[in-house]
Amino acid sequence: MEDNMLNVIVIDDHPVVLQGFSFMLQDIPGVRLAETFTDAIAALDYVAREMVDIVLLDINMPGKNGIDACSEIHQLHPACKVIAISNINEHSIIQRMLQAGASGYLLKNAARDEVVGAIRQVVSGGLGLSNNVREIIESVKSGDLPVITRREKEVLHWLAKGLSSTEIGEKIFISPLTVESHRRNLLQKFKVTNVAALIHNAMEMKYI
Amino acid sequence: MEDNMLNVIVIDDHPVVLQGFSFMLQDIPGVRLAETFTDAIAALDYVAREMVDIVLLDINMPGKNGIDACSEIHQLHPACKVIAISNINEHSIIQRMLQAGASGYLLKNAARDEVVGAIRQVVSGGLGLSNNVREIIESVKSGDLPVITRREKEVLHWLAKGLSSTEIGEKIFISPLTVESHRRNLLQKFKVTNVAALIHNAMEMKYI
DNA sequence: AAAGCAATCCCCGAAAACACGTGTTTTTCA
DNA sequence: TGAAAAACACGTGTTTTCGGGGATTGCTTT
Repeated sequence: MEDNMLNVIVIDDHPVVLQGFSFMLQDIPGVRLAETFTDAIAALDYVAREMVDIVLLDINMPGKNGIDACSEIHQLHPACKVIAISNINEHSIIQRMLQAGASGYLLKNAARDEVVGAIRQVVSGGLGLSNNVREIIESVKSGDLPVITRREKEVLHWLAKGLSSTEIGEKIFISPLTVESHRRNLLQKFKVTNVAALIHNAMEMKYI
Repeated sequence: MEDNMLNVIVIDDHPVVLQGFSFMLQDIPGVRLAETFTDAIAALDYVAREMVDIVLLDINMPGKNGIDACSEIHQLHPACKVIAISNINEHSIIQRMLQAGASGYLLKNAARDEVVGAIRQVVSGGLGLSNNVREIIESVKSGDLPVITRREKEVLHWLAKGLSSTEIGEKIFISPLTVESHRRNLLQKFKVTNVAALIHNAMEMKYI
């Protein structure tokens, strides 16, 4: 393995996708597909042991959160670049992945050229984004992702379940008045005027 | 083409997935992967012209709804079996696809054996379901998918946007009191007690 | 030690949501 | 085609949210 090929691994719980990438990445000069994983845990283990240059990492996996997995890889092995692969083209998610240390973000409908382009970008220290993603990023500059507290998240969760302020208060052992404070803060932070829109936005931004 | 091979086509907007399936389906006796499409429109056109036995159809595609596409294929060519491929394992969606005429439903993380098994099931007139899907179907017998009316759907949509009954009334030119009626019926149909839970469930069931 | 923030609790008035009732059009289909 | 079912519409009370103010405690960060 002591050549100057790039060692690439792919992590995705869909065997179909893995095979697709295997096919895509064969015969690309300078790139070796070292291994594929359907399981994030096993993949992390591998990254810890072996020399890996690029990780193509699916965000949506059962069990393991892609964002967390990305952070962990980054901690284990800072030189190893992570490119997220996902079909979610929401700005909030993209931003979170990049914040978690990803060097790139590809949509799953990316063509071979885009994948290769992203890998090249990433190894030269840049950001590997597929075209669609680039547009999204550039169209939104202000990071208007609300930062919510632990308590607010709890309240949000129970609100979505349909509990009233009183009921939530009973559930988490605080006064209903406190719950309404949290609720008010949530409305403010999400820039909405009622819970309906709050739940809607929060779900779209993957807070619920 | 006048042999007894099964002509299979795959429709998915992700090239990766198409390549994955191409790889999976090669060297399977009796199966010929006739064509793949990233575009549902082109695929429908093809189905109208050519002899296709099996369509592997992605549900989540930009532009074209998988459920509608399935119905259309069924109308064009009733003998042609549709197997849905998706990563959504929600009972409601599965049920809708089957109602729309699909003969099978595979999760995208299905292994090669499951895919082949589903195809065999379907050609022999059965239901081709991957294991996970089968469990979901069997665990839920009562079709508790609310059937909502045009008006209710409209109201639901604006509720999610955060409009009040009065505002919705102005939007769709009915009395706020009527809006509240629709809202009431929505709450009943979704078996919830307030809009927060309504939005939450409706979004999970893909009504929004 | 002081500033900053999260979390808790409090009040109040206006507005909205919710529960229950009822009548009138469309659709459906036996 | 005519009855039954469903969709749509409006009205009256009661409960809950929402927005605007607060205040106190405790923990971190500087």
